[in-house]
Amino acid sequence: MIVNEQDFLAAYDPSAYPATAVTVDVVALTIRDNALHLLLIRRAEQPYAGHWALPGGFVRPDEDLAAAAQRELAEETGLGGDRLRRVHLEQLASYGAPERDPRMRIFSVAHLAFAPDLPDATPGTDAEEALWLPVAELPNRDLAFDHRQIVADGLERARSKLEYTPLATRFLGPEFTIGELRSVYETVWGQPLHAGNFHRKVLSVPGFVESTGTSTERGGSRGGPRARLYRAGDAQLLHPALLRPTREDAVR
Amino acid sequence: MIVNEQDFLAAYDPSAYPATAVTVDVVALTIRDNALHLLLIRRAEQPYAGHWALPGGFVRPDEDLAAAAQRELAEETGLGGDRLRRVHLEQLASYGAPERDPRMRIFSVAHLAFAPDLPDATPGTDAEEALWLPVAELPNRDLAFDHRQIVADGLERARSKLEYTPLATRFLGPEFTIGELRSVYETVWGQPLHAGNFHRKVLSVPGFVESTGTSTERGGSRGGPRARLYRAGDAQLLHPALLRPTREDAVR
DNA sequence: TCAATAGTGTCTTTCAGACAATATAAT
DNA sequence: ATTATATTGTCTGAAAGACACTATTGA
Repeated sequence: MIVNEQDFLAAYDPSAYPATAVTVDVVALTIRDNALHLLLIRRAEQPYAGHWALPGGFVRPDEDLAAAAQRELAEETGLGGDRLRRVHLEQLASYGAPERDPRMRIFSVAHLAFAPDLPDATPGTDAEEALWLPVAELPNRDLAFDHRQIVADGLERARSKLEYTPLATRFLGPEFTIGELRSVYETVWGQPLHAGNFHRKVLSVPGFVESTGTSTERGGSRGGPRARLYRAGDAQLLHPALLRPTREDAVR
Repeated sequence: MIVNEQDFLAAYDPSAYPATAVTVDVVALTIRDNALHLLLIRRAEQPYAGHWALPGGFVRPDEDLAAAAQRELAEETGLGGDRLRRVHLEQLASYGAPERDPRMRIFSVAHLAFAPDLPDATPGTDAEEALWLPVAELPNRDLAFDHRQIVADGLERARSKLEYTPLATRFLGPEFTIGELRSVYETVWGQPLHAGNFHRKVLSVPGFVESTGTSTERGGSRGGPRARLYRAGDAQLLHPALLRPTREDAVR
């Protein structure tokens, strides 16, 4: 029996299907004190009440995925639209193992955010607490649901994205020095880079950074010349890319 | 009022939430007659009955996302486990615009598949028809839902994946010549590559291919020497990568 | 014999990485 | 003065891309 689409939809009963829900979770990264930090909340509600988890929540009926992720991020960072606009937000991956949430079948669409240094986190309505945790301390924390895996995937994606996109600039303010940019790479990749080579390379990639014509007011805290200031350029991809050093040749 | 997790779950009523569903859709690519083909089905059921669409369907209660995608792919390719094991399947992205499906709020987790040359497609239960369509003919087809966007994202991901992974071999049989591998790249990227340079480069990337020690029985159909045969190596990433030629330097 | 293709050689340019040198500014 | 940092220079080796050449085989 073939009916037309209009009749079909009029007779369609969504509640006949097993209850399912979709959430967004956000792996939000920032750099504080030269260390990579991850935004976590302590859950106020069941399940996993009292546990640390990624900020996230149900997608609302009128929202698309990106809007939901943005809203969740805003709630936990306490930031309005202006400062949020400087945060990079992209979809990471979706997670849907049948038992990943004890309530019912809940799929999570994880997102990844790169934020400049922000004020301390302020818990939203469904959180008791919110903080920026140094990722180095992650091994000591239990995370709710499958959030440990999501964080691991997000960190790997972040490290990889610095290679071929200019998103490292999203961890910085609107103007920055090459040294500060290098510090972002060193922090995310967890290894020191050669200052001279890095400097020359960044300037050689078209559209990565553009000069502001100005310099810092002072040199480094322990001496050194004033550094020139740059802002993010208009490139969406780095070409040639900045590859991570010595990641064991060809991962087998 | 804080309750413990057990009590909370006992009282939890999933049906109190708006009806939501999650589907998987698969962008399945293969190469036939030196042209990139996409697996499409003609929908037997409403909505969009009679329209062409990606193979896909609801995730079942006991399935995770990858299993659902694999099942949907199996249904439309008519392949059993053995041949399916040679197909590469990965998660692509999720789509959740509020009005993307007229029935109710339906999120789709799209997947991307690279298949060797397979028999003609056989429609599953929810399809009137199934076929491998040359992607060059896509502009002439209407696709259901937001599947045009999903296909575009899948094609771009595929082109990009050939650069830094050895997945091009997944479009070929267990043994192949360097010329056949080059043909995959030329087909997916849509541009000719220099045979000599490609040859040397593929052999120089550790773990990309390994020699079988044998050669083809015959040369090319219009002459030429017999080519040596190779199989896929154990590398997961190509280092150095095979970059697409002249993609306008730094996409702005 | 002719044409097509496999595979190799060579050269130039670009880029990555090591290392060094110079200049500037804070303490 | 000393020290740290920014910036530039130089060199080596890897890799990309252009071009040329030889060898092999089907028609």
